[in-house]
Amino acid sequence: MVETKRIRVSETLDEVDRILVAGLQADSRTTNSRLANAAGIAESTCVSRVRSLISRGIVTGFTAMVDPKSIGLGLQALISVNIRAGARTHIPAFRDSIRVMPRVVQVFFLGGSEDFIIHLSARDTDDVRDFVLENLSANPAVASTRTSMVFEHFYNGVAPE
Amino acid sequence: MVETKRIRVSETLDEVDRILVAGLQADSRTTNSRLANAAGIAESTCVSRVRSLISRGIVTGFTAMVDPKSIGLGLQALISVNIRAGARTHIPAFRDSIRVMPRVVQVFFLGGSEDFIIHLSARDTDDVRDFVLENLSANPAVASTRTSMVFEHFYNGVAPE
DNA sequence: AATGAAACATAACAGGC
DNA sequence: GCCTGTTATGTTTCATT
Repeated sequence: MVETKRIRVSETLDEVDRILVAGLQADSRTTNSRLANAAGIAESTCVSRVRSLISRGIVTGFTAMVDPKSIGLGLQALISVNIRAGARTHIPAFRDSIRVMPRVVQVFFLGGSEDFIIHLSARDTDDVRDFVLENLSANPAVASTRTSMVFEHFYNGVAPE
Repeated sequence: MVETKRIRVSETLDEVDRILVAGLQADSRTTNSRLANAAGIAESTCVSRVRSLISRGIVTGFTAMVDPKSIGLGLQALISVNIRAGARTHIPAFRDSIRVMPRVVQVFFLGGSEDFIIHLSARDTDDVRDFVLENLSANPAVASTRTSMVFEHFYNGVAPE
């Protein structure tokens, strides 16, 4: 007999969890005591709540935001990439290779008229051109690319309901 | 006599700074002692180095990454927006209003054939449609929108050179 | 699950090198 | 920038509800 496993894809967050998630998103280096205070729970409870959020996969990590301009990466671009119709089987391999290319901040894998959008953070326009030529145009699976300059970029995070 | 001010837009990071930035990006909740250890510097030095990175605007904040699926936002979309040629003066106001709309994870303001790209995290397709109709199509400044579904999304962060 | 208080660990600070 | 001692702060554990 074959059993079917139901994978839980959505957890319900209670009010306390929502406060903790929001607090950690606003400042992941806030102290446990402040978090506990904001949520109106005991510090010990707060520790186990936060651990639970992590182990349930709701909070997946903690990171520092870095201003690219301040480290010599003064230019950001979005690059749309289309894969050749006959080369669609190469998409998974190409995807994995893009992810780890230097200067790649994030990658979106899309359904629709474009296959990927790459968010690049570069030194200057030459740097962008080099990236496109060496990493994209040189690949025979790539049908076309389109580069747009990013004037401004805002990141809000994922707001819990 | 008029003096020209040179604005510093780029700081050079030494090897220690690079290790600290990378360490904080990998896990912003790591302890000061571990960071110091990784960088091979004293803990007291590490504290002042990290503060300096923050005050110089290199590290702009610390955040928690949240899995949208796990909180009921099972669908992500990128929405390209074009503003009407006659309504370009409304771009700044529109930009500010987009930033704070619910479900908006990030926004890119572009030069090129598109004016904005909005990264949305939504409950389902109805949720996406509601967003587009209520927040975009309803705005007379919006000429057109194009919605692509996001199959996968990777975030690497900004790698210091 | 949540709590409070004790025990423990970490970070911040100051003074001297 | 580093070290050390000291204080302040934050975290964890555990018995209890």
